Amino acid sequence: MTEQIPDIVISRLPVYLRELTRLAEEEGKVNTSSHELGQRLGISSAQIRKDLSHFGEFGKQGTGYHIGYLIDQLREILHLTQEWQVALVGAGYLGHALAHYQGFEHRGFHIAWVFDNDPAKINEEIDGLIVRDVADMDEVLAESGVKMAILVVPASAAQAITDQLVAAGVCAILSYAPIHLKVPAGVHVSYSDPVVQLQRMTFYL
Amino acid sequence: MTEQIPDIVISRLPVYLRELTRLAEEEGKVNTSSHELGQRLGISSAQIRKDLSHFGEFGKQGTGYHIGYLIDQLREILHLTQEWQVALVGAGYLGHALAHYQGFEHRGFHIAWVFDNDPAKINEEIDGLIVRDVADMDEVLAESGVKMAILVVPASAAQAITDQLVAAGVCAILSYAPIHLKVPAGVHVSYSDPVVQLQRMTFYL
DNA sequence: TAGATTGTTAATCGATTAACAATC
DNA sequence: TAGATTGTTAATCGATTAACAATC
Repeated sequence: MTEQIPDIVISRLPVYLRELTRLAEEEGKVNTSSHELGQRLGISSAQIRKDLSHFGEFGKQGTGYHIGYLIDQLREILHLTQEWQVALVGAGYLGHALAHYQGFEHRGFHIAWVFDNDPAKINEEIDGLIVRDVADMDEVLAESGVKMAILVVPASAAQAITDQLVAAGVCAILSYAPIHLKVPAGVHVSYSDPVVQLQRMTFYL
Repeated sequence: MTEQIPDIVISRLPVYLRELTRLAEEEGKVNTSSHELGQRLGISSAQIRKDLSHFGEFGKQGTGYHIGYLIDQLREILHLTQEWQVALVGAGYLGHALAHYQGFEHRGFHIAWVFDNDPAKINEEIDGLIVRDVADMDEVLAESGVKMAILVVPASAAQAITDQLVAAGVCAILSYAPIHLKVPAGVHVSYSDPVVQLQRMTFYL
């Protein structure tokens, strides 16, 4: 049914969705065009139309796109009509920051568990969540059927935790550990290493 | 001199550097090959050789690359022979996490200033740094000649702060705010929005 | 010498852009 | 109707890969 959609196209859809939501909620706009959206995002209007054309026809000649409708369509395409429960592994500073982050709600995600291996952190409460022992992680994850995890552990622990997550059925991992993770086919990993991002920019300085 | 190098090539160099450092420091290896490095990073050996060929010849037929030498060369290419001072704007949970993050040291960066506009946070100490008033930011940045900043403020404040940073001479910004920033040509922005990263993966679930 | 691996070329593959007929 | 904007096609542009001579 859906023929192969390039991943680079998929990766732009959340950005479109985010900007459309801003247009609707903060500026009270009802309609927009590929040109306007592109202007705001620094992307060509042709690219936006081409990207959307992989999934259907969402606009009208002459008037552009109805923002509310396009938001709904993008949510369906990205499987955001449900709220995804997410496991957070690692309760260090960054783990705490993510556990407190309000931006997950209303955008499709909810952090439902936090794990750590530090006895000083286990049973600590973070924003209504109790930090659990990673030793219990396999069990908890298997029971819950969770599919997504955020990894905020030291590089030295990241691969072993990843293997555990994958074995427990997790198939999407957002990792802040500064290391490339080996995962089987079908498991998706997205990386965020601030140093790598900064180092890319120093090339130009 | 350097002809135009694709940005996608530049963005892979920090990942090569990171893995080479691990090979040297944690596994005590002295030499490696494009094949071994590619295996570990999930990248083809041809791509690694092609990427490096933009900058010179760093290997030897038959034996591959001397890791220490290649690390030095990559550090020079990426302008990491100096330590870059970085301004951190926003002292919320994520700002605290980044201020405490040990991973910047030895990889080319040092957070030298933290700013916030919340009177409750101003003058707070975070890991040896005193949080300063954003009202003083222009002055402090202008005096310091700082070129890089990390943005950890709400989306609603991000563009105004960005304009201030750019006016003060900052030309590389790592932003955690969930919004596209408008900057003049010559200013580089790198984004990190966990929700966008998660939403890319839900497409495949 | 034989085996291994580089740097580079040419071919392939994929993504972006420009242009425009269709039509609201 | 006139103006605006879509979805799509074809052309362009750029990135990846396969292959191999050179050589350590």
